Amino acid sequence: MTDEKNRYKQTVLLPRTDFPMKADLATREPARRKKWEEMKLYDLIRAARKGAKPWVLHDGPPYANGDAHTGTGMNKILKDIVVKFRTMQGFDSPYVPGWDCHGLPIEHKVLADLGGVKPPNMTVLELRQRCLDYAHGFIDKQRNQFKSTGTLGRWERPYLTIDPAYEANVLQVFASLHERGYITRAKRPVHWSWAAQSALAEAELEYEDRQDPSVYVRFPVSTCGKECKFREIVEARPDREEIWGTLALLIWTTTPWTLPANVAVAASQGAEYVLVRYERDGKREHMVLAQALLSRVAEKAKLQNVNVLEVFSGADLKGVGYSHPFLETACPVVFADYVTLEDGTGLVHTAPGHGKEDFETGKREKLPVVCPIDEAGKFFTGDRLKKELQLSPAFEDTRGWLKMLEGQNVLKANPLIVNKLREEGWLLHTENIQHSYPHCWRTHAPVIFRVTEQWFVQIDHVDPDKAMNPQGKTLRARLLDAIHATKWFPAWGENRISAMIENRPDWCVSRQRYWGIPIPAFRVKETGEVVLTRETNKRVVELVRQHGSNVWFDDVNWPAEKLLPPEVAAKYKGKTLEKMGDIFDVWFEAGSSFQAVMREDAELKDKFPANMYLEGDDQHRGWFQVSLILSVATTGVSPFKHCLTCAFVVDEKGEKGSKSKGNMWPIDQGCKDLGADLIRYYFASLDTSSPVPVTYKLIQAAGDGYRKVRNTFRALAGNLFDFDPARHAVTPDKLQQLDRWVLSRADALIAAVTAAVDRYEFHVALREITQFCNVTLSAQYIDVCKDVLYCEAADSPKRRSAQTACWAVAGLLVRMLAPVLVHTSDEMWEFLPKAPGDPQSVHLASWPSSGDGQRHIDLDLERRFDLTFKVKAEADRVLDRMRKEGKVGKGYDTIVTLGAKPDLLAELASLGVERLAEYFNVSGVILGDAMHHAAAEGYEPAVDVQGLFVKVVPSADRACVRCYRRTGDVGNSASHPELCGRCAAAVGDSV
RNA sequence: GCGCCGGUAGCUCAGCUGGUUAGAGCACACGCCUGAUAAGCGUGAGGUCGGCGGUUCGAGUCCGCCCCGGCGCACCA
Repeated sequence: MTDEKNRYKQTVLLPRTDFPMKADLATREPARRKKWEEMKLYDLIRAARKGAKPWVLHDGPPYANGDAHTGTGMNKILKDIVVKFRTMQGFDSPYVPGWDCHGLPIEHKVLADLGGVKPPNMTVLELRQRCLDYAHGFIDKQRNQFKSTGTLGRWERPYLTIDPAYEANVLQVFASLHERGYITRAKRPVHWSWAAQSALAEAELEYEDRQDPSVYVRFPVSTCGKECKFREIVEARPDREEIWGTLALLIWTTTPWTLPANVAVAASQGAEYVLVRYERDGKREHMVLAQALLSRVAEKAKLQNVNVLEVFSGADLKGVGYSHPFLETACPVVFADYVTLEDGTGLVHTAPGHGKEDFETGKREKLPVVCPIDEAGKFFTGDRLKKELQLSPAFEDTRGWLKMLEGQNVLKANPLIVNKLREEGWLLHTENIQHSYPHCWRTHAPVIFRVTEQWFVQIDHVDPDKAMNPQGKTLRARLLDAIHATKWFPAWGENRISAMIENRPDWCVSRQRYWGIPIPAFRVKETGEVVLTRETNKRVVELVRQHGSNVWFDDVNWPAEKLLPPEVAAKYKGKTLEKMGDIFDVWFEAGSSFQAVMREDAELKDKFPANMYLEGDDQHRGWFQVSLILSVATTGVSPFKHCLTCAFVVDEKGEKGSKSKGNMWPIDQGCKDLGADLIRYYFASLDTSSPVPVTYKLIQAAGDGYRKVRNTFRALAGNLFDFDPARHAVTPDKLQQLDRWVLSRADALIAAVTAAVDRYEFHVALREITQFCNVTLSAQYIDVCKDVLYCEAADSPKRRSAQTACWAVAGLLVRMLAPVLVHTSDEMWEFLPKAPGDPQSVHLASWPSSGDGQRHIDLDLERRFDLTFKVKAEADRVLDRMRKEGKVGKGYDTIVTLGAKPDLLAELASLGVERLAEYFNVSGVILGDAMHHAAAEGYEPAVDVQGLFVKVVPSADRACVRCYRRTGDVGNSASHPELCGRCAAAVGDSV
């Protein structure tokens, strides 16, 4: 028997392939990437798609600092998946990566290495050179890290925001905005980071919890105007003398350091206010506050004998004046509609120098703007302090307030002010409160509001250009139109960014730093006049294009007069023009990439607007928004057609990745340890629109899916060792029905996967593929057609038909996996028999489309196979029980008898009764009649198929030693007495 | 405080416009095979579909309220 087996073993066509089962990604991936570099795969792809319809994903520049960690790595991987998919679809889809190279983080790092501040003997140019070197170092580092993910692109020629050409384009965008009237220079309160010593934009703020003193302060009422209702109310009382003597407005604030800048108290016209008498520390006092807040305040401050003397409307306070409690200036009560009765006292401390709403109120009421804080967040000193506080020169600091404040940091000033207020009796109550407060995103220091003169992009400006803005809409309105015309993935992105645009203030684009692109404005030293014209812009753009933005900082070689066009220089003859010191918000630079890259790069300039921007969803506030603003203002359209966002990566506990927590690792380290393809597979397998947990353990767990796909392919490829599509492929009409069925399923798979990827739902696509590999291929198709592939004669029509299907399925699987498993699929490609004209790399191949070649969807066939496999499951259930009872072993040792209603049996029989045994992996299937078999011995009812009864019995026939089946005709062949008829014929006289 | 998204088997998730016993993969248990073999196949157990109430002949699926998690906006004086 054993000899017989050995005799025939060699005639069985077992799968053969060198495609390894073990992926060994750690060593194979780098080798493959090296190969791609040597063959210049990216260039080959570009050449192959030259002239095709463009589809461009424009890269958002990561910041050239630190490691590329898992989050940035995921971003690059998702981009690469999209680009590879579009490329395979036949689009010309170049990928030009970029880096954001200017800005505070680098400047900070460089300064920190220098001891915190710029050494006095170091020139700005020298400092900038250090920043430049620093940036370049990280570009090289990150480039290698990104490349380790298998991402293809124009890595050797990325775009950098420090390139002179890029810088010139940023200035060009600014010049265009200026020409169109969007730019203004104005004194306004801006978010100011005293730690970074610079203004900040909305996108540079992070809200963090912090504790601040909450103080209730008495502002003594001094004068009341002639027409003042409140005055009449008090005057009408017999105890008016006593009231006037100790009367105060009660205000509330959580920023005591802004009290020196107080110039008014704002009340609500409509609210009810009260005049209250109370006792505190045994003293009787009077105050005014909102009625609704009295009880809370009285309780907090533990006031005694509280008596409401009068109730009146807020409007009655018109004309009331008070004396600043320590600066003794005369200040008015004003009205503002933002005064609410939720917190505080209903009387709002108003400091136009330190608050946006206060500033607006101040503007309306013509209040002075007081801002005694310098750029480092400290009170000015000496006469400067007096001047900024707008005190009269005669003011004598007899109580020591100015002395106390001089040079104090705002936060340190808080307790000092509170203490002195208490000492002097102005403080009614204080406590600490926890609230969230804006912080500088880089230094994490709390931000303050500070009035300064800055450059702004006016969001409500109406562009006069009729061609671009025919309806005369504001930029804000046009931005909202552009947002609506853009497709957002996921869809809620549209609401999110619309809400931001609807509410956002003008964009403060100036920063008071060194490492950036200068705002090209000049100032007349003698008069303070600011000079910024079309001509000066043009000249500076040109010079920066030629020499880089250093011209602005190089006073030796590039004094102001050399940067000025001759006619402007002539106009100001006799006066001194100097370069102003502001640079651009880095967001302005990154936001100009649509111009500097998409509209200028030789390879991309005809492809604007980009088809896609793809970044983390925090970029709604950041890059997407600034890019939209700048593009819509200067070109009239959104710079992107699709906007896809992904969420942050988190650790297993759902916490954001951060270096300090140690839950982040460089992406190249992960690729080395786990395999880039496995990481890519992991990212593609889940919904990246909600937070993505990333740990080694989770990614390793995804290896199960990866291995299944790999092994399924290996099985297909292994059965194609003697298959040459050109010679052996079977025409569609000659395909066996099982093969037609799998190809029909494959076609449906293509449709589903393509639709999912088109919506950028990679996890849906991958799930479809995994499911297909697990169920359709591994458990159903391959398991069934093994017999044909192994045991039929090599060149038999049945076997060639199966091989044709395996080949087609393997081919489309490999292609559909290519965008995700960039290395593995390319490796698979090498083991796949090629048709004439197939490219050398899968990345040069095209995406499969349904209806290609032999495939077409046959729903009728699918329905019948569905039923067949469903019934097979019923037989398996019975078979399994019998196995556990020790009655049978493998399926081929059994005969299955099915009893059912005639229509069900007819449906089953329609695929061919003789085929059912094959599909069931048993030696025989007999179709009976339910009416007779239902109650008969040995039959049991099916669980999931109504009206079906199943009986499984061991077969009495001999097993063929070659194919193990018991077909009843074993021994019929004289030359092969141990074989069944089929095998005897297949073997012939070969052995 | 306002808004958005999510809460379905131990884990990761599917469940479209409401319709028969809620699915898949992994993990687990039990078997088979040893001709995909550091593979393959089969069977099984496991879920009050976050909670409560409502609409409906019928709800995981629609509505309301609540709880939990994530995020965004406003955070004000």
